[in-house]
Amino acid sequence: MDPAFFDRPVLDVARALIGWTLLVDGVGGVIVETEAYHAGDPAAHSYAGRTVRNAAMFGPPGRAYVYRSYGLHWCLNVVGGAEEAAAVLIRALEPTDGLAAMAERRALADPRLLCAGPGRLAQALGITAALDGARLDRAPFAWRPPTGAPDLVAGPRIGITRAADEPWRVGLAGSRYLSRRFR
DNA sequence: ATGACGATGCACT
DNA sequence: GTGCATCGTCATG
Repeated sequence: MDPAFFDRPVLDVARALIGWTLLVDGVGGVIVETEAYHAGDPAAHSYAGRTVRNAAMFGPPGRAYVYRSYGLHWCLNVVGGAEEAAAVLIRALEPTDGLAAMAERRALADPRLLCAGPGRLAQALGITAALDGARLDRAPFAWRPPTGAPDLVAGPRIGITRAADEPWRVGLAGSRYLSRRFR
């Protein structure tokens, strides 16, 4: 994965990520759902300025931003965008590699539920704050490009209250591994 | 099928 | 003290 991949408008990054295979220590799958969070977006963690938690969002593109959600879950973002302080939340994968490791971490075997949601995905791939700020072009991360041009769908982002109508959630059309259907 | 709610950490007012 | 970029379980249609 070339770091220049992330150096373009963040919605383009969110769209371009669909179909890529993301692996962490060899475990992962095909990205089927993402959300874009711009600089200046009231729903973005960077909106109120730089803090200890969101520092990675203000760093260079092509790094991970990992945060804890609702006190329980870890969520993985890719820092990107030509603007500063933007990121793409990785929301769902179609599991392809390391199914046994994912099933063990999640204590669940149904491939439809292993990585269908940002918290589930992070748990299945073993992502924690230890990876916050880490470069995405090095181990433990590895990438495989899409095999074709994926068919995309878009809709409002999930679980937010501000800028809730903006269609900045992107998915792989027809995928059975989404966190929720697109309407 | 859809909806309510509790668990749990921490940034921020 | 409040509010989350969530998930699992339990309840009802």
